[in-house]
Amino acid sequence: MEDTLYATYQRRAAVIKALAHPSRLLIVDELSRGERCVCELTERIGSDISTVSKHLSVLKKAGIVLDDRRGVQVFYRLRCPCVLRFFDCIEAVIEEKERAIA
Amino acid sequence: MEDTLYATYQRRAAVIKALAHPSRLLIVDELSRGERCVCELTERIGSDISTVSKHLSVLKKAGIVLDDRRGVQVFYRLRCPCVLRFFDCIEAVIEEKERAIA
DNA sequence: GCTTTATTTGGTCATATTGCCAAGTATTCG
DNA sequence: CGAATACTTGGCAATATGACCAAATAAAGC
Repeated sequence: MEDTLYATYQRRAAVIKALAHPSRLLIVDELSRGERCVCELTERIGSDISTVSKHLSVLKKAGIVLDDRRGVQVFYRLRCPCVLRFFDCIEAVIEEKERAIA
Repeated sequence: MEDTLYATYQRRAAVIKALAHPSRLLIVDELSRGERCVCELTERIGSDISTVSKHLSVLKKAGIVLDDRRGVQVFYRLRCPCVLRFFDCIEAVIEEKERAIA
């Protein structure tokens, strides 16, 4: 197995992994409508603010979101709206799967 | 938090999670060029065949691949080639990230 | 029926993820 | 400076994931 080839898959997997959580998908969806501060997202998600903050740091580390502190608040936004095309791909898989069951 | 809304994100996360592993991405990439039996994939990946088999069952459970036993071998193929559009989205995120560093 | 080849499944161990609470940091305002 | 607000980080317990080996299954051929 070529080392560099596998490294490519690892890099991709890291990004995908960052998206592989319902709360983080909710965050991305929410941010697709504009920037939001942590407390807005926390209210939306319903878990502890520390949990949300950690989810955001996962997304940030993966290069999916950017943060911007303005005063006491920290606003997050999508780094690259292209992640949204993602949802379409995923939904297509889900629909295909459901069609097979029906 | 609406229950049904969150359920949507959970369903999506389940599919994304199934893709969030370098070996499974390699499998998907390989299957994009046609069906493959487990031993072909195993050779490509380089881990134990039981490990590869488990990766395949993860992909199957998520609705990403289909299997077809022919004789002693089991051939896998992509259920929906749309997952491939995925890679483009991911690469775009990675490039965006690297551009920022440079 | 027994053997061989291909694959799946069960068990186990190491490691990673997730969520909450508590404590720490940053910024604003009085 | 001290208090309040917004957020992050550390720690910990519960759970999930991933890899291997060994054992079980499935189909083919003798």
